[in-house]
Amino acid sequence: MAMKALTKPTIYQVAQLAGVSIATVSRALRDSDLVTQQTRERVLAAAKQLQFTPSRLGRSLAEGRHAANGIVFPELVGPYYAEVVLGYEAAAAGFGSSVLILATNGRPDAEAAVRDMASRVDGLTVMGQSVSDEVVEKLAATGLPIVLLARDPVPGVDTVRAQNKRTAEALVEHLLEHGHRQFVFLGDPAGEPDVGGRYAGAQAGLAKSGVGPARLVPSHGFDLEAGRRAARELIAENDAVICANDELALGVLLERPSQIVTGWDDLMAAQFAGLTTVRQPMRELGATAARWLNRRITERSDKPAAARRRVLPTRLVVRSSCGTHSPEVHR
Amino acid sequence: MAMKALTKPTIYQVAQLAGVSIATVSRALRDSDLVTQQTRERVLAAAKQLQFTPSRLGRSLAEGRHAANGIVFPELVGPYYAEVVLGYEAAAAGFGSSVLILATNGRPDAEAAVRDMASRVDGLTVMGQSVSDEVVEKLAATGLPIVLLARDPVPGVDTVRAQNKRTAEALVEHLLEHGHRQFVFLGDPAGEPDVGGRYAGAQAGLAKSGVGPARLVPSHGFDLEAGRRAARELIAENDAVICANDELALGVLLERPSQIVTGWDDLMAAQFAGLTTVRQPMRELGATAARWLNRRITERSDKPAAARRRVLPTRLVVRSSCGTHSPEVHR
DNA sequence: TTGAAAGCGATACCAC
DNA sequence: GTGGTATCGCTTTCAA
Repeated sequence: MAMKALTKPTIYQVAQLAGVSIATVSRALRDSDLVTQQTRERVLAAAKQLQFTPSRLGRSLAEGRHAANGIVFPELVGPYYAEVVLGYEAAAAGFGSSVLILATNGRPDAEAAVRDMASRVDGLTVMGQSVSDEVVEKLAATGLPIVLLARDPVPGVDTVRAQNKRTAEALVEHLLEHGHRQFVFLGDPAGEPDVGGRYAGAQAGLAKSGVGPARLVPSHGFDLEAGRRAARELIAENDAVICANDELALGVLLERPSQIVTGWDDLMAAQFAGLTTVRQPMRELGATAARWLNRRITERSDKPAAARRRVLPTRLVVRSSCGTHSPEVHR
Repeated sequence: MAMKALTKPTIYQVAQLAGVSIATVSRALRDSDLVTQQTRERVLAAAKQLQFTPSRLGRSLAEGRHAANGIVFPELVGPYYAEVVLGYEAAAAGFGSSVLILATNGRPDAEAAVRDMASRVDGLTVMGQSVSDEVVEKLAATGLPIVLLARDPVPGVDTVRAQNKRTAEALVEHLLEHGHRQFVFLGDPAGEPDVGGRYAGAQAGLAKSGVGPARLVPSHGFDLEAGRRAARELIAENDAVICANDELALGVLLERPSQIVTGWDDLMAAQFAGLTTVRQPMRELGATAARWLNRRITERSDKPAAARRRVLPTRLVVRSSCGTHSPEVHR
């Protein structure tokens, strides 16, 4: 088989080879029924011979849509965010949309990066505190469909979240039943909105029961190492440590295997560490965001639906790290 | 502040508002030095007032490049693949390239999806057995830069992999030192190339030592559940089970906590399950692929470099699931 | 230094 | 049914 052109074939070459106009090629390829079976075959043959694939750029420019959407993360670290993307990608693929990912990750030019992405997609999912409200509002004002994920609502923009506050209260109640009375909250409530909700819930639960508030210990990060550091330096052995997420809690356990501690996310590791935590529907969070975004993108723009909000349920998963429950020890 | 047009401003509106030509706007915005400071300011002001963001489509079409690249997965499941993307995204961002992700995931139209992605990017990273060699070859013949990741090489295409065979041999040797003599390999060697390498290495190690070959137990999947199923139905208590990945091994442990078993990947969960496994440089795999791809994309296409191959080192991580090592029990 | 105009690669309207 | 052509939004010669 002879090596053909190194330069990608365009619709023009196909038209020429098939002896028809580019309009006809376009029709034949998108199987419009305004072409004879015969000409279609000629075109298809020519296209195949040239290994022709229509340029997405030309197509999108002409159609006025990208057929792609993006999801932006605060930081692409840890299994939690990963799971969310999985759900997102699967759902997006379902309605034929490509997906772009972007981790703002403490990048200095985060806003620029997001704007760039905005110019490549039909809609954007913004997860957590990856960019400021101001940026979200500006983007939304553009008319770009946006869905907020695991983040506090912005007026006029759809929001999908997981239950934080209420379940955090339930978590505290459970710890109180164990008899714990000295609490620490490990994490940075001012950073991610999710964390803020968990913190508020924990304190609310404590206040309700008349026990003094939890001592706040900033973690400066949300990974194993941050948890270890805190355990080594900032936490007493008889503290009941409510962590902002599983990774912190697991870090604490690595350093102090018998510390009373709880996490949040229910990572795979949690089940092996015997960590009491809260299960979030991560795949479902991603999938819901993708679906909502698609709705926005395809809805008639002259009469947009009102902003939607949804809080997906989370549930307490009790294991052994909150204290022993029965004669059988899990850890 | 008055609500401006709902329709996105183009370079023409900016030009009109600033009282210059679109050529000048283009120059001013990409800070070419062929514009007076004065006109530049006028243009910038107009652009800001209109909230103008250049269309990526127009830009890319004119420039002849996407400034984006893609990574395609066999299945976007589990923490392992996730970690690889993290490294990939971070590296790609480093040289200003957007990232598209695609999970072929047993999708029936996998090839079409990959081709679609191919038309949206300047280059593609193909991970594992997400598409057939034939498709890779066709894509490569197009002139599209491609990097293979965790996959057997295809002639003329760059490949980045992690060490499988040699480390699998070391793993087997370690198990032999423990005195184990009855082996099972859990996984599907014919599926992912990585798994094939591990299987081959394990059998080679066994053969070398004169012990009979491992019994192959197909797992039909690589997740916790597949591991549990196998443990319940296909594995004897005195088998030493070499698993294709950590998730399988963890599944086995869930079902049979004292089974002799090893994994592969060193997921976070492995360290809490006391799982003996092999550590892969996942971030580094992703980052290397992204860097290599970028090189290919930016190299002079008239004299491309020869296909590169790299095997990143992996290392055995001994914990307790391969048998007790000393008086102190880890599990 | 600036502007006019020619692409880039498709889609789709309007004639024929 | 098909073909001609305007159009999408930008970059980049080529002139002025």
